[in-house]
Amino acid sequence: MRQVNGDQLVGRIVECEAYCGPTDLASHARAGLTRRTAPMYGPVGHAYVYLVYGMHHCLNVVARSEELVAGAVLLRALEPVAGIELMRVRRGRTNDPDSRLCSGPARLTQALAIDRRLDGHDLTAGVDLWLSAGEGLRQTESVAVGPRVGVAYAGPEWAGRPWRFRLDGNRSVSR
DNA sequence: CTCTCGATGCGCT
DNA sequence: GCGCATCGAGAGA
Repeated sequence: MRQVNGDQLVGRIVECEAYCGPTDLASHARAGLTRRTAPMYGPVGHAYVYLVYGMHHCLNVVARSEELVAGAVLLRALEPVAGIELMRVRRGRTNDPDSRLCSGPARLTQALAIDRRLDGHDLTAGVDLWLSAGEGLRQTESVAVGPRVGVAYAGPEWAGRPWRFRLDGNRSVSR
């Protein structure tokens, strides 16, 4: 859920990827605890927002298991639920179907007006940007699992990990 | 200080 | 299917 200028933009998470700490060579956390990666080493449930390719923002939720010192989940796609026309305006693509407005990590941040000002933001506080429990899987839905996208540089061992999760067949997942 | 290169998306071919 | 935009983090000197 995103609140900007009194408007509420709502999306349902339909695709994400896990990044598992310093030993995961595909994770920014491999650089150790730095100014940039600090959120991943901080409190769970906070945001880690970074800039890729000099122009796109990506939103992560800080998360980790007991044995991990750092970690995050990259939000890769949302199914637009409310504030859809505002998302379309934010995207500047008036002809895109609803299902394409948030179908990519940088698309969803653009649609929801998310940038690095929200880096470190507490996603559990219910202010500006937050997570809320949905209704889970619907009757006919199932989760498809596969390797993460765009991390070949990490080498086959890490790029091959099946740490990408998406709703099978959902039209709002990334291409 | 300088160099390299990316957790991507778009527009054109 | 391919090239490119655009900038800062991190690494090396």
